[in-house]
Amino acid sequence: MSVAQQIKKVTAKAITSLYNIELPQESILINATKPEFEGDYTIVLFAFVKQLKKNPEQLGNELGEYLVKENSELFTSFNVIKGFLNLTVSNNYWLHFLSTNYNNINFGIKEKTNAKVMVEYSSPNTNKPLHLGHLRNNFLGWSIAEILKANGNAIVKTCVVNDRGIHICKSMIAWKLFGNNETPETTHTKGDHLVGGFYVKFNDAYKKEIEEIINTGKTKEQAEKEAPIMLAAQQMLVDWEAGKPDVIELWKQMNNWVYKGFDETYKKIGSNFDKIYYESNTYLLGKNLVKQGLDKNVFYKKDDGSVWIDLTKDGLDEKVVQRKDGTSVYITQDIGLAEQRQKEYNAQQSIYVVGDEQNYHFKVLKLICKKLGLPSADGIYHLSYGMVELPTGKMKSREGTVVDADDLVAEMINIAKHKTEELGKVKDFAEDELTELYNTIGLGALKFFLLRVDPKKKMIFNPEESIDFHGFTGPFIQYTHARIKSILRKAMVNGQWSIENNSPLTIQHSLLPLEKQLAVQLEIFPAIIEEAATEHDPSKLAIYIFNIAQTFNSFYSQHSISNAENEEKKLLRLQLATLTAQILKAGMSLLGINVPERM
RNA sequence: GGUCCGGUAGCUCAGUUGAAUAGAGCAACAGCCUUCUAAGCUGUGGGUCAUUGGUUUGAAUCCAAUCCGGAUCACCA
Repeated sequence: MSVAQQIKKVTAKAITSLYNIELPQESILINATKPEFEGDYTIVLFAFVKQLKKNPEQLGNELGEYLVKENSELFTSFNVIKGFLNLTVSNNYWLHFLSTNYNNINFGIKEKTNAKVMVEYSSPNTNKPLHLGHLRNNFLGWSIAEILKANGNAIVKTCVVNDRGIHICKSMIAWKLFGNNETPETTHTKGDHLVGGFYVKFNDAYKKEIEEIINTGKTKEQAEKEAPIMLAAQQMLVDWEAGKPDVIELWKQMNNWVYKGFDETYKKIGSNFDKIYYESNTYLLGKNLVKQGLDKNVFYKKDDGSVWIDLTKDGLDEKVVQRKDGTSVYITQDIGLAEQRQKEYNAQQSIYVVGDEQNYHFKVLKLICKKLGLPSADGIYHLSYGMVELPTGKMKSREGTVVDADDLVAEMINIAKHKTEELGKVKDFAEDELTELYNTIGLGALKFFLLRVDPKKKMIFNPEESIDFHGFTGPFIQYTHARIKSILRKAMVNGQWSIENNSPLTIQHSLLPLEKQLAVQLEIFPAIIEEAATEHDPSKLAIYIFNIAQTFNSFYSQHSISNAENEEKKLLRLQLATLTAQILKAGMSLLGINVPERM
């Protein structure tokens, strides 16, 4: 049990025995004591002065005295300032904490439970390569999956590939018209980029045709509908649905080019999935549910044959769930897929990592699933994240104003290479070790940059300013880890720490402020993992490991580990350093970031 | 227009289940490498927490109104 929990527990007990009042532990508010005051943890007294009818000062003193007296193994002293009771936790507690946990690789990781969670992320369209927005999505999805795993859940990572529809047909038509039978091999281009290029070409040609038609005196709306290239794309979609062989063949071929390209990118960024759904296989799902919904009177049919649900009583609108021609719309497919996944995996929770532009959609999805009585309904959770925008506004792949994922990753790795060469600390590395190091640092910088902010918030990325390698960044934490590992390597002699008296710590004299601060921060790692999981927010973890690294570096600059004042101090600091490195590594791995042994 | 989200230092962001003098990083300036990795450390300057009113012992945090920005409300996906 963490100190914070223990303090709550004994405080509740103390209040009961002192004042004969039962207080739930959750109502006790405790904080880390601010550095300018003496103490480690602070009980905020205002919360229950009313109930106890005491002034805060008196309550604090009575409570403090009782707590220290009854829990002498936990507390050594207290002080009361205004409405705050500051408690100093005994050195023995911290020393014991360190000596029992410093070597525990699973510190903060929970035992597996029966809970199963599905995490859907990435979910690309196959008409264009991945861009910066996809990277945020992938990193978030990956990280939240790891965080939930660390909290004991079994995880199924899934991806829904949008491999059909009008966008793909646009690329196909453009390839037929302007492609001259180009392939990734003949052009030496990554397949997803090649196909994405034709998507842009389609839109260029479409714009041109619209202009020409407008010049003949027609309105913009008419022109948009009549443009031959658009009609051709629409016809191609009809042909695809009808299964016309040459269309299907072209579709398969172009999609395969794209998948090969995606695979390369996913491999590079360290992303993967347990199960991939292809929309071409699932887009008809949900049709049977429309029938069910009609039978249950959840849906109703309009005169033209279209099927609707009325959500006005829930504060939303009327939504169509099946077109008048009998084909299903996007949301119906999602309902069908939700049911399908439930049947296949029976997960308690299904997390959809999807941009916040679809907030409304997921509200509707969950509501409809509930009204249909689907068992999957309650577990639907939309992990909504903000868009990544450029200083000039939104990225638009149609207009080619996107930050390409492959380009950005390559650039980051390249910057890592230059900086590493400049510093010249790893001249003895072999070629493949260097390549791995550049990847680790470059991707670390990028992933940390995207994960350190609250997922809910949109973020602006300025391509003119490169992502930093100093301060609140991935490389800073990687560097701190490498630095600690270097010390630990040097402290080893024949596989053991070179300490004269390797007996358990018994020092009674006080921990130095930075030793204490580091120990206090390290101790809350399990609570941070839990918080990141319940809030679905990896940034909590990113901020935490940054704070740890910061504190360690301050500690490092002021106190020597290998030349500590005495052997007991040396042992204590080696334990602190070991656990710090361990937590930096584990924390970063929950963000999908590796840490090097040297850099 | 309805609904939802956001506005905190020059920039990027923490802090928002109410709690002590609102914190980091970057940028700027001044220091620190004969001692465990300077991708580091220490210090200085920098704030009308969008505005106004309210609730409270206490408000960046809760409530109301207003201003600004964004998303969404398609028989698109």
